[in-house]
Amino acid sequence: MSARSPLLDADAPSRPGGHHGRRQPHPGCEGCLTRSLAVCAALPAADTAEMEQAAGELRIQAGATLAREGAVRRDVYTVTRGMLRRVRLLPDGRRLVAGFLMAGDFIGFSGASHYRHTFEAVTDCALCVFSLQDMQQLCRSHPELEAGMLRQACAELDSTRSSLMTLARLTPVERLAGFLLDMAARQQRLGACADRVDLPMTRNDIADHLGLTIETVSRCFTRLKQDGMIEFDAPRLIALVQPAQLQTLAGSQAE
Amino acid sequence: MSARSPLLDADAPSRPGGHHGRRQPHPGCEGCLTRSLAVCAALPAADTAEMEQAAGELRIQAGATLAREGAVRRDVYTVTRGMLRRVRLLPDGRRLVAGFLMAGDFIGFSGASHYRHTFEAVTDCALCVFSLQDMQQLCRSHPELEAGMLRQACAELDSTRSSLMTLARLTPVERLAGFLLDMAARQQRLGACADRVDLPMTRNDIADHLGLTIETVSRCFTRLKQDGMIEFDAPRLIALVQPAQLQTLAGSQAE
DNA sequence: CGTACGGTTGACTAGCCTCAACAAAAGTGG
DNA sequence: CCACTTTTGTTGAGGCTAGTCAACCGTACG
Repeated sequence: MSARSPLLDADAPSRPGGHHGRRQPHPGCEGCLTRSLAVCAALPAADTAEMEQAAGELRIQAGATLAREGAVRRDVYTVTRGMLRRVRLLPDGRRLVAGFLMAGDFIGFSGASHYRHTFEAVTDCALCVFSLQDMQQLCRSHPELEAGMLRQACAELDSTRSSLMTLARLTPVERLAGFLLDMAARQQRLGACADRVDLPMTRNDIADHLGLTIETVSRCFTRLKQDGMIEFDAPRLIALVQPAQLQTLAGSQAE
Repeated sequence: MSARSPLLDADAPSRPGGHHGRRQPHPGCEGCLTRSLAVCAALPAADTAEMEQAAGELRIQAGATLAREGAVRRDVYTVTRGMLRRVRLLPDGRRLVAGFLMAGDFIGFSGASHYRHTFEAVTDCALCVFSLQDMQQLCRSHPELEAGMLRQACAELDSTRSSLMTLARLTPVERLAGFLLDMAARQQRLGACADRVDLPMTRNDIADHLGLTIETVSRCFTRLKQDGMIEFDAPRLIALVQPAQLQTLAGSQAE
């Protein structure tokens, strides 16, 4: 529902529809924390040289726009640090957050010539950049990479289809329970502890992700707390006290 | 919301979690109507022999189950005729129709070892069957095929993500308008006329696809008719009188 | 002819959204 | 360091929309 924050419009993009920050030479895959998670994991260690050459490193600040809906889709990215949101707006201001992107996630599974979403940094972020052209070239010369991309695209399809059930048929509390578990699982995969969730995004982002209003999201948090399923260390740091009960609430919907 | 029809449970699957009907030898790609639409289009005509050998033909009747959620995912399919629905159920009976599959559509973009949806024939259907194994082998030996699969998987991701906006933020009439346009566009791609939509599925299917109830769907149909945007040739055959207005209603959400 | 099924319509209800006030935290500038 | 503003999150009151329940209609089919 929320209109775009004036803050985001203030710092206009340095390239038409492109990202802020400057593209730096890539520091190398060797020490990359996401090497085992991202699409590049499909390439054997011996073959990273060619990819490193095509890659650039990009750092953007919280609140900055990586790419704008409607802009020409020149680049694809792998998130290596931080969190972004995938946003789409309707002409009248209704907003959807189609997903949150974390370390290891790939931005670029699309057949469209223009971005179909705006990508905004929720926290400070670091990304691996490839020109779409280079990435396509890499895929042609390395079928294992293409296979890995297909595998990850399919995984993303599975997860997006699960979101359809969430939005179509789950109640607000069920949606929030599922969201907390989903975020917890993803953070755990990145090495965080299992029973605590960090939510860097605002309630507004959560609401627009779950198809609700901020008030409803807030009330659902309160209800989960009253029912003893969660506890607040801070509004954005939540302890999952009864993950099993949350799981039941969420309808046992995996990921 | 509807529980599964008793009719569908009556005719139990002939294979555990598998499809009805019998797998026949493949008649050949040459005369295939969907040759230019499906994933196989990525293969040059000279290379179809190997694929034909791996393929089988399958025909199933309206109401039959092609594959059941939770069953081992042994086969993948390309729809060549008819329509199927992709269904998921919650333990308490809430139902989601995650999509309708038509000629040219591929069933098998998933990373899961088990089907995550039940596939049911809405009309009599014909499909191309491949064992998952054979298809993976084909992909390895024909990188163009894998590239084509990736392209189509990305297209499906784009379209699924658009559905998120529909379910999260559009009003019932808007959802229905978008649905009608979507179906019309897909049928047009298959050679049907542009201003008429055939809806072989029930109102129940539409409701569970749009996250609504049958009553709401019915009322929205009536409203669109009263507003002069559509006309009923029959409950399941609808004329799009004002496609432009429908487009506006649907929020200009492409596909 | 009777039944079953799919679809439409009406009356009522409940749950989520809207509007509004308030509280807490974080930034800003003197 | 403190007053002030801005942003974010919570809570309450009330209205509206879509869901629920029920009746009814038309068609298909035995």
